[in-house]
Formats: sequence, C-alpha cells, structure tokens
Amino acid sequence: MKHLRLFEYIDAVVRAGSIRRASEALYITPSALDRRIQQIEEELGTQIFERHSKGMRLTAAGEIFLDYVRRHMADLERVRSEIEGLKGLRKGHVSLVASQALALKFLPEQIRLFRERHPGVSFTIRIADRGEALKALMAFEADLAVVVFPKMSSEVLQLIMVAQPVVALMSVHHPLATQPTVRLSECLNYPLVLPDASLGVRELLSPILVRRTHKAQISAETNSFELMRGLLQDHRSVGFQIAIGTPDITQESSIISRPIDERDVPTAPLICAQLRGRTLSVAAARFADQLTQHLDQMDITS
Amino acid sequence: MKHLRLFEYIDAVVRAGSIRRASEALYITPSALDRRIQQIEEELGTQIFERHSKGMRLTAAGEIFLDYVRRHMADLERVRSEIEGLKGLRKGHVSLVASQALALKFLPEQIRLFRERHPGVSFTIRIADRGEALKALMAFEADLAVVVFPKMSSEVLQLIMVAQPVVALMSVHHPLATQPTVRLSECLNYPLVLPDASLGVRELLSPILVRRTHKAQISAETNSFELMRGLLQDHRSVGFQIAIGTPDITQESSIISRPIDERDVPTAPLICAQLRGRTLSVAAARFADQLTQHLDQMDITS
DNA sequence: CTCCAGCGTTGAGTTTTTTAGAACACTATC
DNA sequence: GATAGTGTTCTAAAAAACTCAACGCTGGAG
Repeated sequence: MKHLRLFEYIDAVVRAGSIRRASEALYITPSALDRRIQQIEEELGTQIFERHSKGMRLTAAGEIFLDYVRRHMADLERVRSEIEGLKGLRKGHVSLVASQALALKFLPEQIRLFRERHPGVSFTIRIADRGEALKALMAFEADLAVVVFPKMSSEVLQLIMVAQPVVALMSVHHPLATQPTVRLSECLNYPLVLPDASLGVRELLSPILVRRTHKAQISAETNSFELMRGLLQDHRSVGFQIAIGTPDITQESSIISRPIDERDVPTAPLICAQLRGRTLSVAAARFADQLTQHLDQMDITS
Repeated sequence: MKHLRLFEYIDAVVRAGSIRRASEALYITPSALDRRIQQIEEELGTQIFERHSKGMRLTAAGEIFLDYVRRHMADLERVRSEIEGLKGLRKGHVSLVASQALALKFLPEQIRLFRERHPGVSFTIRIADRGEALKALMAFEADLAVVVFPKMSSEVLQLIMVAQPVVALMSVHHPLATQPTVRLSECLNYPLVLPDASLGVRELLSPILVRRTHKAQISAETNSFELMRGLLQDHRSVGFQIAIGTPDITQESSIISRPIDERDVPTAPLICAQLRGRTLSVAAARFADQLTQHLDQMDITS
C-alpha cells in the first residue's frame, strides 16, 4: 500500500543496517531515503537512528517506533485478510517458520490439505533452527512457528504442545531393522549420525549420550536431516529424529524408523506458537486451527 | 503526521457522512478527497463506502478498515507518548470523557494535581452521559472514561470501581439542613429537583421513587447539575447527587449536602475504564494510576 | 411534474512532494 | 595516507496531490 512507504523505508533501513544498502533493496536513491528518514525524525521530534560511520543503528526511541511500524504493517495484512475473509477466504497468505523435522512430511501434507479447501491461500515457509524461529516471530516475519523443543519466551504464545517420541533411523537392511522397537544401548553398537546442537532432538540426546560416551561411536554430526538420511544408506549407521519427521516407508528412500524404548529417551516437545498479543490473519488463524487439530489427534494415538 | 493523511481522510468522511462535508472539515476540495478514497479502495480491492444519494455509508469491509485506521491513529499517539516518556514525561496528552458529577470538583482537582508533577501534559475533557461516554471510548476519541453507573460492555476494561453514596442537596437555609443525615422520606416532603434519565443517579432513584410516587412532588427534572443547584436556591427544593460531585461548603454557593440513610438508597457505582486491548499512552496510564489511587482511598474512608 | 439542493465524480491545470544524480564531508581500516 | 564505506546536501526533474469548474445523478419540495 502506497501510504505505508515510509514505514517500509524504516523497516528496510533497520534490516539493511545502512541507508545505502537499504536504498538498493528499495530501488531508490540514498538521497531520497535519507530525506524521508529525516522527515520522520522531524515529525517525531526525535532521532530514530544513531548515525554511525558504518551505518545506522536504532535509538531507544527508534526501537519503540520500529515495533509500532512492524506491528502495524503486519496488522494491515490481517485487515486485508479479514476483508478477503468476508468473501469466503478466497485469497490470503500464511507465513510460517518451522523446524527442519517438519519439512519432510508434516508441513507438505498440512499445506496440501489446507489448499484443497482454500486454493487461493498462498504460503511462505522458512525452515530455521529453534533460535531463529522465535526471533522471526518477534520481528513479524512469520505468523506462526512450528518448532521442536523451542526456547520459549514470554512474548510468544503457545497454541498447542504435543510430546513427540524420539525414533531411531536406519536403512531397511540394517541389523536392527528386523526389530519392532529398539533400546538405546543397542543403537550404541553402531556408528551414530547425530543432529547437531541447532536441532531440538540433540538437546534431548546430549545429556544421555554424555553418560555413555565411552560406548558411543559418533560418525557424523549434521544440521541436515536430509544429509543424515543419506549417511544412513551405508546400512550400518543409526540416526535419530522425532516421529513426526520420519520418512514414509512407501518412499524408495529405504530408510525406516524404529521407536526407541520410552525408558531410554524422553519425548520431545513440539509446539505451534504465535506472537502474543498479535491478531492473526484469517488465513493464518484457520491454518493454526488445522495444525492444532491434527497435532492433537496425533498426540492421542501416540 | 503526514503519512497518516489518508487515514484521517477516511475517519473524517465517516464522521461527516459525506465527502463534501468532510472536505470542509479537512480544508480540501471534495474532488481531492474523492480521489484519495478511490485510491484506497483500489489498493484494498474492495469498496469501503456505499455510495448513497445522501452521502457515504461504510460497507462491511469498511467497518473493519475503519477500526484498523482508528486503532492505529490512537496507537501512534501512544508511541509518541512513549517516546516522550523516555525523556521523563515532559510532554503528553490525556483525553478524557467523564460524567457530569465529576466536572465540579473531582476532575479539576485531579488534573491540577497531575499537572503539578507533569506540567507538560495537556488534557481534553468531554462531559457526556453514560451512553456517549463508552461510545467515545470505542471510537478512540477518549483514552479514559470516568462514569457513574455505566452500561458496561465487554469491549471496555474496568480499571477500578468504587461505591458512591447518594446525597441530598439543599440550600443552607433549608429546614433539613440542620440535620447531619436525612431519610429519603423526609426529602419527599419538599419539592424535588431530579436528575433526568441521562444521568446515573436517576437510575438509582427511579425504582424507589416509583413506589412512593404519590408522595413525591417533582418540581423539575434536568440533565444539568449546575441548573439543579440553581433551582435549590429557593431554600425549599431538594436535589440529589453522588457524594463525589458535591460542591464544597467553603464556596459561596450556599448549597450543602446531607448523606441519605443507607437503608433508603443504594450506592452508585463509579468506574474508571479504558478500551480493552488498547495500550494507553504513558501520560494516560499515569493519570489512570493517580485516579485509581485516589478513588481507592476515597472508598475506604466512606 | 418540475425544479432544486445535495450528493459523488471527472478532466484539465497548478502546486506540492518525492525522487534522481552528482558532489561533499566524514570515519574507520589497511 | 590512500581507500572504501558511510550519511548528507544541492539542483533539477518526475510524480503525486490538490484546485477549480463542470457534469450526471437522486430524492424531496413546491
């Protein structure tokens, strides 16, 4: 919208860190951008930015104002969405940030399901680690976050929480593949492919593995479950993931999952969250409904 | 602020009911105003107004958008106030809507007290009846409402409620003036000057007076306590008011108040309220603090 | 039934605002 | 001390907003 140009300018300068870089992103000249910022500062009667030789940094007043700017740009999206909602949710957009575990199966399924009923709704999905996810929420970059083992903050409102069991991943040709369930100690007989510290599952495994470190043979650590599944193709290694992120057996991936005995590893909390105090767009709210509903069912069956 | 011009235009058109009248209030031509509205409607992809031969009325989408517009204009005021708050509340503004009973003594005292500590803070005070007061809150025309016996709605948040006793008003030369307290039945021996239905006190008196209507002699009804006090100068009539709205004895007004026995008339609820979900400006929030504090003390002593 | 008063709207011309482009002043870093 | 980065200012040009005058429409009064 035209009249929010000034707001977008400020937001861009904060993101870029300097007028010149922001001006490139906005396709205008630095001089024009500079004038608009000076105009706002004059209207507010306060400096919004500290002029640093390496760029612009927000002042205290600027932090307050930026929060207003972002909140209201997001709120306008909600209003537009609500207006579209009057016509039956024909259009709309949902912006998600999610943990990697959900990228394989859960989110694609959920989005496909949602778009069957609401074909006009589009999505942007950013896969991020636990730290980034909630930051994106607070910077109004995402409507919803679906995260494994998040570091919660008081600014984030948890919509639902389900307990996800940790499972062991391995090739179908792996010796343990014949068992219906496995014990953690059995896994330790094989080379381990571990998720790294940026992933929630690792948070659960670390304290346990530390105690048995003399037995464990860690062959690889990675922040990519995709890579992990590739490494497991050696038919010997064992990986870990939460149940919801498990690949389908029907796929030709030849990777299967086996539940780990409950006594060995605690369950991982999987949450869906939004920014507290923010009103979601119609599309985002409906999608959150669908998510919580499916997650809830899943929790009962497990 | 400059870039909120479009928002102010919309707000003005809604208030005026037509482009031409709004254009007068805004000191621009109707054609300019019309073009901006069409621009917004194009950007939103929806009609905001129904074109009627007598003017413009909001559509459903318009209602949603207007709420956004007003909320955000009010929120910008809060942001400005918060930024000023960083410098110690040197500037600021509080917009009040209040019942008439508070116009005589309570509000002037409270505002004087507040401005002693914060000389840079200015006030606008609108005296209104109970219906208008809460409407003003919901239209973002006032930050705070201080109202006697309001019709509460779920959209307003009650900050404090104190019980106010009803008192009888009369001239110092009135026969009843010698008594420390009076019974309602004693008042009925004299001509009554009643507040009318727009005032909260009447709400309390009506059901009681109906039962004794054969005895009561109503000489006047008015929506002005100032007029009521004038009428009481005949040394015979008796009026009613809540304790907080009572004139000081030290004034030359020669009107005094006498508590009515508690058994005769219930107390009147006096509340201070804001719009639910709205963040008040620093100045308004501090003033609300002061009000609740003083009202609370007052409640204990009575 | 006509006429009038009010409404929203449009086209052409003017004013104000915003942007572009080049140059300047400053500051860290190598 | 050169250099690459920053914010800023000057001018002119482009874009947006506004004015003025006029048109077409509707509902009610004479």
